[in-house]
Amino acid sequence: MFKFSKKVEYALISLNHINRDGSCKPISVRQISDNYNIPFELLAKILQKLSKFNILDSIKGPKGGYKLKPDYKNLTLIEFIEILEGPFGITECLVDVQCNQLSNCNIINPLNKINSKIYQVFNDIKLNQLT
Amino acid sequence: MFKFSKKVEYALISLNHINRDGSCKPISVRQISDNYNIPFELLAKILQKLSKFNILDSIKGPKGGYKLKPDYKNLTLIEFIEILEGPFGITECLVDVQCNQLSNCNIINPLNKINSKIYQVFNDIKLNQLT
DNA sequence: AATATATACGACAAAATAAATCGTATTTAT
DNA sequence: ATAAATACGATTTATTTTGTCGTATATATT
Repeated sequence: MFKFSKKVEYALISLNHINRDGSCKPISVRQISDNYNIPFELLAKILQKLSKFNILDSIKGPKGGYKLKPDYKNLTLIEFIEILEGPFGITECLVDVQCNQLSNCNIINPLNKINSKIYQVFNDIKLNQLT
Repeated sequence: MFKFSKKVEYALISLNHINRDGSCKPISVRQISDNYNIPFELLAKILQKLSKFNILDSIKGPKGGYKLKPDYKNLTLIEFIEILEGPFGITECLVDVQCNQLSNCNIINPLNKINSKIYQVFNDIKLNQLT
């Protein structure tokens, strides 16, 4: 309960790694997956997604890999999480389908407030604070 | 990712329900499980645990059930969550075993800070705010 | 032009976790 | 004595998360 997914962890590690690399050369999936012991295919997909959402630039072919897009740093953590995981919410009913089970739910209001507070935490953090 | 467990939801619904009941009579698992469409056995175990941790008083036998212990309201949400789910942490390495996989983890410091902030949110909420 | 190295991406499989069920024992009001 | 309640360990089922496979495409280098 309330854990970060590996997807998000691997993505953050990757951004951080690319950011710290001074060489201006693209960083390949293989480099990161070897360095941090992350399954290659899994990481590949994550970086593809980040590239699709304009957080990374991809360079194909030999000596290819990924570079950071300059303004990735302004992205909030909540935006980042939602790219990888979909809409945020601490319960299903705050995101998606209405809950059929608990017809007279007595906790939705407080849960909603807690949801906002957690959201706020992630909304107040920008990616540049994580590198 | 980052969802409340059903355990916690069911537990909060139950506390709330018992709290709102004016009758002073014990409330049985069956009453709650019927009312909110929660699996009986599952709910039973949850309430047993709450009783074991002195949040509820259990009364056995016919007309038995559970009553709230008077000072449950001072419990923080984080204490409550940890009773039901074990130690809190947004990553495994902040709770349990050290992570063998990411030998040179580059994100543990920021994750640690985020963890504290989320913890703080739950620590600032007392159960009486949820009823 | 051929080759090797890289990303792109959908489909699938395995593992881990969460949720629900089952069976049996115990307590107690009527 | 009986029925209605909690107590609790063991197991099963469902869901979610994590990881793998196969194939396609792009491109630098030779």
